[in-house]
Amino acid sequence: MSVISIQLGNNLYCKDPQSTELGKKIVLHSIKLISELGFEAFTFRKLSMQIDSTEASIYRYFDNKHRLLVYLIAWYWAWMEYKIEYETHHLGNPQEKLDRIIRLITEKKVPDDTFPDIDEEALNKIVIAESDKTYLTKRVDKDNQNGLFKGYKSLCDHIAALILNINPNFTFAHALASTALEASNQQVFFAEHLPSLTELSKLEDPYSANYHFVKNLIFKTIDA
Amino acid sequence: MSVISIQLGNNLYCKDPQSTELGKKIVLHSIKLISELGFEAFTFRKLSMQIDSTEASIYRYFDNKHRLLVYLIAWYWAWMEYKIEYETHHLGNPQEKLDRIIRLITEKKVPDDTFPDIDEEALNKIVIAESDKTYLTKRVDKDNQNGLFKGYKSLCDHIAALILNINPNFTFAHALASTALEASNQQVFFAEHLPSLTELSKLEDPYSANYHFVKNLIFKTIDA
DNA sequence: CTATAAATGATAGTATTACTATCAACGAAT
DNA sequence: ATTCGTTGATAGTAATACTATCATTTATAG
Repeated sequence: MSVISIQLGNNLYCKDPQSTELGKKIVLHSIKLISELGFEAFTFRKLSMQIDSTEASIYRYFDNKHRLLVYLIAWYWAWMEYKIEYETHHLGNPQEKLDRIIRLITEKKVPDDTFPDIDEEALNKIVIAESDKTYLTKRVDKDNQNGLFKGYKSLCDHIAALILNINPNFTFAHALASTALEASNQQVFFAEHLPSLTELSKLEDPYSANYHFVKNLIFKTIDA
Repeated sequence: MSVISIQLGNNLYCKDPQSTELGKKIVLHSIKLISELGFEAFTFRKLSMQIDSTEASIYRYFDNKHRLLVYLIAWYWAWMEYKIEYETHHLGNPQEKLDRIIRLITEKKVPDDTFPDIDEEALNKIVIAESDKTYLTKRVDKDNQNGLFKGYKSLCDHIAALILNINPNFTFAHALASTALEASNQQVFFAEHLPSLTELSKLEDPYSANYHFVKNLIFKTIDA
């Protein structure tokens, strides 16, 4: 039995949280706490109490809570890439691949037994409500230089390449890919909190509706 | 000569900043400071020093800096609605109206002499970099109940109505409208800070490119 | 089995933030 | 002349976001 783990660039942490028990506890409980409290109300102090440790110990893994958030989001996108690779490598044409990716991105997230230390459902909540905060800061350029957004950019690239495969003349492949990725999460947030901004909450199955919305958005837009 | 001013719901402030000199100074300089420092590093203390006043005085106008941000963003969207009304009421068909709206939303913002107290260019920067933070909080449901997002929702409605006018069978009019609104700002941010997520930065005129991207996105998607 | 290094815990301390409270001073309206 | 509304001045508090130091436990290598 081989153990799969998601390896992340070493700029994403001070000390690799996957390398120790404490590190794993930090990740596990930070997902729980951030999804419950929201990122603003989340503090290392609260986390340290939750895991019976100290602030100082947590600071040895992550410089600050923003870095921890960036790490979690990066883990999420690396996980998505892994799932996409797994579920699309056997597919023949780019249309099918793209369709499958859209399904994976929009579907309801359930616990993935491959990674028992991560609550993927709670992490998805964080991605929906907090991921924009990873780059909406004054540090974005430095963070980008340090490769903190590599995973997301790579996924965007991946989707853009398929789009260009389907229609080589489409000018805005990356723009459409990033728009679709952002929208797929944003619409879920709107459905729950600002329902007049979307139809998703009115339809029987919001996840399926989201899938159809995003699929339609992409395929109609790139059609030559 | 009639003076036009943008009236905002009274839940957006404690005391109307447009009613006093100090209030106007708060708005004027907060736009400057937030656009320079970013919302996280912006504090009432820094603002009070900038305008030679005190924190306590600022708190009489806004409960906290988040409320001030919400106020500024609400002002922006009310201003956009005003401009849209002005520039589209004479147009005949919904296609033309929608096209004009997309142009207004994506075009580079220049100072509007009608409102000398507001630096629209700096405010647009804030909208691009900070506006998602108005609703990405644990308070979003309460804030929404208090009508803080009325302006944005109304604009989204406005666009969705035109979309339905053009294609009454399109299921996701509001979802597409909110996606387009979000994307039009997000793409500008990406172009500047995460350029691999968009083509905008590579093209001669990024604003014009954004206009074509969003226009294409909407019109292709709704086409029956 | 011991020496040594690595990881963690315990504790303390600091500058800043995000407020709240109180009271004095000032100008404008009645 | 009084009173009201606005602002300024000052003070104070709990919490946050760290940083630093040193002791203790745990793992590992010889």
